[in-house]
Amino acid sequence: MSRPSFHHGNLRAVLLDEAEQTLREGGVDDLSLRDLARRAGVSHGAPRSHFVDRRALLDALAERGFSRLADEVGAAGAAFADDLAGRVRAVADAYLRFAVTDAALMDLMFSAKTAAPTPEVSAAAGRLFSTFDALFAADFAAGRFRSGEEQRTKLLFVATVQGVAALVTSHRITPDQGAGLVAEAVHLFLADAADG
Amino acid sequence: MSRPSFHHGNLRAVLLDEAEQTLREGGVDDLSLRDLARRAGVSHGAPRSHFVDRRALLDALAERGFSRLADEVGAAGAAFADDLAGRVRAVADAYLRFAVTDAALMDLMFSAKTAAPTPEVSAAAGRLFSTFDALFAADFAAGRFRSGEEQRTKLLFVATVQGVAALVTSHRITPDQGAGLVAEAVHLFLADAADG
DNA sequence: ACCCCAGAGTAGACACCGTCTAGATTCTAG
DNA sequence: CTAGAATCTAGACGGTGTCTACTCTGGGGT
Repeated sequence: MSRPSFHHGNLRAVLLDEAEQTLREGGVDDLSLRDLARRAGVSHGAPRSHFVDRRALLDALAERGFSRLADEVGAAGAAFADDLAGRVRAVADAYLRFAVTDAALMDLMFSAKTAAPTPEVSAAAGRLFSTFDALFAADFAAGRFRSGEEQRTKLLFVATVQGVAALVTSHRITPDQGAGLVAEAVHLFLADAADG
Repeated sequence: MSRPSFHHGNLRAVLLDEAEQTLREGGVDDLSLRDLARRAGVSHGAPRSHFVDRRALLDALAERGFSRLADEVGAAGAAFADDLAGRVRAVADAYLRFAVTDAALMDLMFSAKTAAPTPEVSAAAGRLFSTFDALFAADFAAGRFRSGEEQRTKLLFVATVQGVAALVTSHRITPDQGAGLVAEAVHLFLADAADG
């Protein structure tokens, strides 16, 4: 950990951290490779050693975002191991909180792309969905949801919370309204499970 | 309608059309004011007379998008005036179709913004929600949904379809899966209405 | 202990972009 | 008919992503 050495040491991590911060403060448009380099105290070409492209930087951010979302959702759900209703609520709340706190990041993760996502991003997104599976696997096995529709039910739940988040971050509804919608959605899903 | 005159005549509309096309083909990153000007056969500064900013162009596109979405949703629903189930299905399908066809535009419309939307965009978005209101006002009045929850039910429906669309356009699920999810969502909402 | 080479960072160039300004041209209201 | 407002042109500026050639340095194989 010496002072100005030629090799930075962990530029990649620093750039990603700085980028995430910028994303939170000013959105994706404020994200510039040159600016990131400046802030990290390296030359404007340095980031290229870690990200071929600006796109590559954005993909890495999305990948990281999916991982963190999976962690937070998983942790939130784990606290209600034997309480289905509480778990659904906690998971939905965690998801919405993430989406609102890191709205620009969320946009990056779910933005419409003409091209298919990179394998890395796909894998990270897959890990998020696996987290959902793991969280409710026992309930599925116990037949607490309409059988044969487990996957669909899970995806629909994700989509609903995702949609509410989009309405909030695009200023179409207030955060409070969003929380209310999520509560309503949880209610509906649990009612559906009750007579599964 | 003469040939090369100094005044283009309807530059604004042409720019917006061209921009929408580019949006469909290559996404928002391929959208450049200079390129648009080139394609319209005017100088690079010309667009400035109609859009102060690149942001202003994007906002105008979003506004236009909301209007068109409202039209398409309204038309789809109007075809099933006295068939609640058919109307819900038609509206949801129209919404999803728009979102998939103009994914990049949809992103623009629902992207996370740090700043509040312009009044124009807000108004256009409002018109979309009004369209939903008008489409189901009679059913609400007839008490076909849980009373006191009409607004919430409506928003939740929009959010759900919106979320499904996001999963599709971000390549998280296939268009077919998306259609299936929407069908499932419609089913759930109608079931909820049945015992409202 | 040495070399050397691949990875990491530097520096300069290039094309492109958004934006600003000043000026020319055209439309239109009075 | 004329003045002023809208519209468009043309040039300049700084910033950005990307490419290339070059320098530095740490660690592995001999």
